[in-house]
Amino acid sequence: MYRKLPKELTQMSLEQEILDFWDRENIFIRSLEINSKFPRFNFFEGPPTANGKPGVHHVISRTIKDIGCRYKAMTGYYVERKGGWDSHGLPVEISVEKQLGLSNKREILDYGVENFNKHCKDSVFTYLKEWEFITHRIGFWLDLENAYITYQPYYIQSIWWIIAQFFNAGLVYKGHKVLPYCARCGTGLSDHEVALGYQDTEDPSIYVMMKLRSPLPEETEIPVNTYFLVWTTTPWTLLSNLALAVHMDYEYLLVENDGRNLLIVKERADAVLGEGNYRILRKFKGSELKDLDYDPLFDFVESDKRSHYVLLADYVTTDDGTGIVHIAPAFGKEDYEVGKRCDLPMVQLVDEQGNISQEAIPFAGKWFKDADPEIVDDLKNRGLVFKIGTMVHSYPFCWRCESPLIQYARSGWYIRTTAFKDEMIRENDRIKWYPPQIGSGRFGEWLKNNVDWAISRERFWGTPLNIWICDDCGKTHAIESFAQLREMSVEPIPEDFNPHKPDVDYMKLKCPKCGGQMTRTPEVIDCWFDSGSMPFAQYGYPFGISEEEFMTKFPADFIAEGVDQTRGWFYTLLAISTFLKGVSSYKTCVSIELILDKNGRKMSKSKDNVADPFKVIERFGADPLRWYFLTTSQPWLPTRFDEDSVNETLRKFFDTLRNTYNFFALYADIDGFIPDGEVPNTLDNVMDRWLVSRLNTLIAQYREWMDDYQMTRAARGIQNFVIDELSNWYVRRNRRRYWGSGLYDDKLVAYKVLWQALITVCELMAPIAPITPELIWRELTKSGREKWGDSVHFRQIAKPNYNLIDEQLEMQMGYVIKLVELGRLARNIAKLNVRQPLSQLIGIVPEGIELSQALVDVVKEELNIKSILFSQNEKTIYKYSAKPNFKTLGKRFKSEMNHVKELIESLTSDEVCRGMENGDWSIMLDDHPVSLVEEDLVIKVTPKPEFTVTSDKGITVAINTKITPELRAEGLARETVNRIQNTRKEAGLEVTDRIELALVTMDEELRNSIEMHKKEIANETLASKLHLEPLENPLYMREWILGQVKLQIMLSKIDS
RNA sequence: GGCCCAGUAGCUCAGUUGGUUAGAGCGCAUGCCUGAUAAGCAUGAGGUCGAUAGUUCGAUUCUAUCCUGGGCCA
Repeated sequence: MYRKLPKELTQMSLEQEILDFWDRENIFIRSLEINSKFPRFNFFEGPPTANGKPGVHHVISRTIKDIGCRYKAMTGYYVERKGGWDSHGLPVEISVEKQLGLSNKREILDYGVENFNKHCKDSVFTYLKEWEFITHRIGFWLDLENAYITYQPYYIQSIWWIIAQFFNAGLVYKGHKVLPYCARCGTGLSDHEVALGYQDTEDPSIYVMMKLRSPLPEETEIPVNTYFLVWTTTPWTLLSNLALAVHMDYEYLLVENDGRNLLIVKERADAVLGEGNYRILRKFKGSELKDLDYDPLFDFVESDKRSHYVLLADYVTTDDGTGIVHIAPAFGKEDYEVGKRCDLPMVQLVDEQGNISQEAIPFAGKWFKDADPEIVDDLKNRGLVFKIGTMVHSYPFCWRCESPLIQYARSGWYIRTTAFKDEMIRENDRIKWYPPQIGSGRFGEWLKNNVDWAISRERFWGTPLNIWICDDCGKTHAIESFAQLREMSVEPIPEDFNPHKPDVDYMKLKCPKCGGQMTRTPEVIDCWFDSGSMPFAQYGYPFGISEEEFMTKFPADFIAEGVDQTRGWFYTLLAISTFLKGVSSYKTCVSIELILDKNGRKMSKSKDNVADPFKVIERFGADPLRWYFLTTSQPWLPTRFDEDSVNETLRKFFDTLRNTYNFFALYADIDGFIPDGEVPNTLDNVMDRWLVSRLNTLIAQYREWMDDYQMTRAARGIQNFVIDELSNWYVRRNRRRYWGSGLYDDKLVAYKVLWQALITVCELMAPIAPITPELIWRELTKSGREKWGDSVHFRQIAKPNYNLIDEQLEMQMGYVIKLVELGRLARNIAKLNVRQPLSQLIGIVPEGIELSQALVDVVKEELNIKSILFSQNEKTIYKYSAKPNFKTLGKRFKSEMNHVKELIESLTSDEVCRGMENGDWSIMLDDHPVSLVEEDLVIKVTPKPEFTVTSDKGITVAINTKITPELRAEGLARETVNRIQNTRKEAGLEVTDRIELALVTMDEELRNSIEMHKKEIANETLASKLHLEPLENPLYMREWILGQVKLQIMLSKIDS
């Protein structure tokens, strides 16, 4: 028995049943075993951190990953799918800080690093259950049991080895640089981390005046009341201002404005001062301003070195500001460079925690951002502020804690990635990117501007940076394995030591150079280095795996992650493997765009528009959600997420598929059809040939698309096939073939074809939405479990059989469908429903289109038409008549004109037509033949009265609307059948039940019609006995009105 | 400010190697069909294919500029 899948079986419970089955029968693991004989297809899982709840955007990326892997597994590859978890880094630390009520590094140190890290380790998997649940629930087959975790010792050892390779190649250095710094987290950030946190924000926009204290060029007096006009959006850096910079080539103006003299670049004068609000006193070239001194705004720090004077710098622009740039070497990359070049002193009046230093007395201890208004007020009180406003601009924030970043001079460790930048660019060109512009554009451009990777973080929970420094001679050494650590260690190291802070900090090494004691540098490694190392570290390379085995698992053939990983994981993967192996660690990369809410806005907690995947899945199921994501738009386009559309996917696609299966199951059960998987090579039925052809075309297209990661097209292809072609055309057209009793040949073939189509659809769907097709497939193959196997996921997806593709037929069927549509439209217009048979349809189709009798029969049946005539000749449906053109003929015939008119108007349609063919019409005027040409006549074309005509795209259909008494009788009989069937259903009968039937009416015409078609009616309705008199004790009775006429239907069930 | 993506029906999206009348689903209206039935089919209304200019016999499609939205970067 084929199980029916009724409405009561919700998508939710259907899916649960299969998920349980997979668990119970170990289907995933077994699928791996089955495929182990195939060549490998490598997939790398980009590790998520399980310390946040998975969102709907995680569902799409996990779906894409799953589809990529499943498709390859079903087309001849062994796809190992090792899961992984990211566990280190700031996100974890920050959530623990919150949890413990700590707010900065100092407090963490006071709390104790050991305890702090213990909490971090525990918190990593706060939402592990949710992650495992969603992974499992959406059917993402991922080996979570053997997942790598970046905090595991073997993983860390691998990272150490990698760092040591960089170190030994001379690519690791310690640098003192200005870098983006999060004062709250107390750590510098790498460029790709900074890139994650740009936000539009409102900052003060302040123009300050810095008073000149040396004479202007060619003058000797110090000018009175004269100021440099300087713009900044970071007032707190003014405390540490040490110089001003101008561009040597720009023209600067000394202007009088509101009683004081200001210096400003010419291009900005109108914008800043207001057009006409100033009077130009003098002009200078930037270079002339060099070395002019000015009064410091603040005098917190004394220095021997010269400061507070004008410098020249190329980076000064006239895009905004005043063309005079304030320089605080501690708080800007360029400022720092200039400061070094000009030997400015170092003044850094913000401490590592982001508070104003003690020296800056009135503001000391304030968070740098909070000091802004007070600094501005102070300057304002001293009359040094020209203008205050605010401006919205894009400013970097810490990607996890959301504090504003500052440029801050720090020391840190770097990897000289610029040394192999060209190799990375070359490797990037070899990666197949979806969409391509990510690779060539966003990522490619970024690689061209590659800067060295700042890999150290002054934090706690991370892979400790494995560099030890000799306390005596300063030698540095990068430990490359635990074995080497033990070897060089002063104290013995226990077997199960914890390679984290603070334990590792206590380990001292013996300096190989001077024999002194070496201490580890205190930093941890950027957690992006962890994830970027995963191709190696997930196997503990080079320790836990042989080179040979490793190279079979490297590089990845396919990865897929959110587009925000471009400068994150995509970069770190490329950088590390390009250095170690000279190649990219991935060949194909699908980048997945944002999921927006239904209004096109980014989902965010603050807007309360974040879709909860658990709820969506509970309502509509995981397969519909997956299918929706795939079909709604390409994964690399931003997708608007709309729950209603998921529901629509469920109803339109999944329910249609189930209905189609249910239809098959219903009849296949009755007839006891057992599939053998064979479809005859020659099919008599044109619908069968067509469906098989379409099916093979679909397989061919599907494979082509999926091979090219055009998953959206593939899914849409399946969907259109199932809904339009399989369900609404093939099954609907063929229903009758399944109705008769007995398993005769034609019916057997019909079952085979439908079975094959359903099986194939399940196989094609399986990678995309794996659960539902598993259930249907298993039902379809139930009778041959041994032969077919336990799961659709053990199957290899069919290859197209090109011999079965008949493009001619597919095209012709296109015409059939079009003819049917036009026929229905014509019936609509003529207000003739389909149950009323009609005598004739005339179709006018383009030349060269020939339809076989079988296809013509399809049109006939579908439209309930007795005969169809094809014609290139419009004469058959149109009537032509002619009228005289008085303009030309009037002059010619003068008084005879009236007679001529009569003659012309009396021309038959055929005569007019003949004239149209040879361009000559002749009439007999009083025995004289008179010849007329085209311009003498006005020809009118009208459909013949018995036709209703419709046309579209070069096809014209005319139906003959004349209804003869015979046709009418037949129509009435069909109406009667329809009412009987409805009655049967109301009475709750099975479609196979036989009945005794009585049809009672007072209307003579209806009664005669029934009498005339008694046999057909009885046949159609499985009536063993048909009476025209009332039954004694009917099981069910119902009165219907046909048009104006009453019909009483009574029926009883007959036990067979 | 630079780069990338998108802009097609009320909404979500197809499509166009440049070619007669630009499509689907949803929603709305009307009709039909129903032995798959909480489905299905057809029809209708609804489009300056973001704007302008250019190339061309012909542009929604190619080119340029601009506008709007999104992303990335400065």
